[in-house]
Amino acid sequence: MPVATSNTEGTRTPLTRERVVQAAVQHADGAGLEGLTMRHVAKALNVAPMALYRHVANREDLIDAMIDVVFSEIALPLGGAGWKPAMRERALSLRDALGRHRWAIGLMESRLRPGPANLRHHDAVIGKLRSAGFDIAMVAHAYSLLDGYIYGFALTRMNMPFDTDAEMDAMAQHMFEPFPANEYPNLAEFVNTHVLKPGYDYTEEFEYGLEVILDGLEAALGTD
Amino acid sequence: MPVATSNTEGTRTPLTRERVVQAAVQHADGAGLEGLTMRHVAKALNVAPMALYRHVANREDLIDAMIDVVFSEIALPLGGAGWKPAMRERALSLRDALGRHRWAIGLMESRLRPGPANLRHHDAVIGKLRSAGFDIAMVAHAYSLLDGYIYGFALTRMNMPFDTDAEMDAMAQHMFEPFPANEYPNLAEFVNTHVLKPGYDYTEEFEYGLEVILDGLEAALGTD
DNA sequence: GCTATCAGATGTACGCTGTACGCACGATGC
DNA sequence: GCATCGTGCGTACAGCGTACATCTGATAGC
Repeated sequence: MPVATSNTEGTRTPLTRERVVQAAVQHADGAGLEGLTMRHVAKALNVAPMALYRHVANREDLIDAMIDVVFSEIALPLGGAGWKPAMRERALSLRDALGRHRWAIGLMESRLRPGPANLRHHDAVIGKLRSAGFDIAMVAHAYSLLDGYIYGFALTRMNMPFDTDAEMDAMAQHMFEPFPANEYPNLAEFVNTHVLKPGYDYTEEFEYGLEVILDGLEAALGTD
Repeated sequence: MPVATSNTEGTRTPLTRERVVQAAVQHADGAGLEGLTMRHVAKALNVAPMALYRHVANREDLIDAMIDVVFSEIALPLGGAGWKPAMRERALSLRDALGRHRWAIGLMESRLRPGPANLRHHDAVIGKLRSAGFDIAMVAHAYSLLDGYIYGFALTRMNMPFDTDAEMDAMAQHMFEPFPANEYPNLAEFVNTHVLKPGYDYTEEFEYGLEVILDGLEAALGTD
């Protein structure tokens, strides 16, 4: 029995590329990239799977569009402040965006068809560094170092879903369980006295490393 | 027509977990994680797909084992040298291993069941830093910063399969094509005068950033 | 040498995936 | 009232991971 294109309330909301992409992002935020299937996205939109293909070439094209959504959420370094606070703000903003959209880590820089938000973002960052006195080679150094660290931190942090101390403790026990006690003394000491300390939050490490990098770049810029 | 368990030469080589894992690593090196299917690994071993399940619990278990192979290839910082050259050597060794096994980037730190090579590696790195005078908090800072950078650099470099200048040029043209000229002037300048310069090799950026980080850690260690 | 046993390889089958292809239907232009 | 067209849909297919039952060839006991 074919029914009219309608949502559960009966009002008509035509499918668009934007609605498809937005639903896909939302779904991936919850279920991860693995759980992102065309059929599930279609179900979330109350629509047949094949209906998506009117607005999206294929799954890869959908992911391209999703990545550009993530880029559009990153604060652009446009203000009049110096390069250092601007880069710090961008780094934190990017880290937060990757935290909201963990599925995007690993895809941000690998798109063969970058979207407009992607290009605009890189253009703005490069522009900020250039106008602050970075020559082109130094821009490459800085960008490579900063983005490497930001993405890498997000990556190593991505699969640490321990929100509570108890969860983390159970996890650590589980990891060491198959091995003889004291086979890895340094690792054991580290985990027991640091990682498992109540209130430990790996996220805080990010800003420490970020300052080391920004200071290092500042020093290099001076002696350039 | 069922045939005896034999390879093409007719000699008998029994399937083992090691042979399965090794074949899987080899296959993933060429075809990537997406191309790593149980059926393909089985075919590479001249064996029925279900035969693999005698030696591997499932695909996830197989990947766990593959990751531990990668860890086993990383040079351990064991020598008597100082922490700085030791960390430098480890970083380069890890970078090289990730270059050989690109599929592993993004999985190295996310295994819920780390293998022995994985734990041994982390134990050795932490031990080296501790014996060089890093206190536990500083070990966390250093490890987070170094690994974040190493994995992040590998990640951003992963999907840059331009081996020749011409390839890279074509790629850049392709990326900008859909957009009006001069819409992204800073990005365009950067790409045209730096990235597309003959002989440009992104890989070289790695060591610059690594030195910035090592110097930064050294400074922090002194004022600790 | 014969037979019982059993580990290990296999064949079949199921539910899932992405998506090619052709059709159906409502809105629009005349 | 009719033709056209854009948009959503149904069917179908190949390929995936893997549960489960079965077959087979090597070994152990006598």
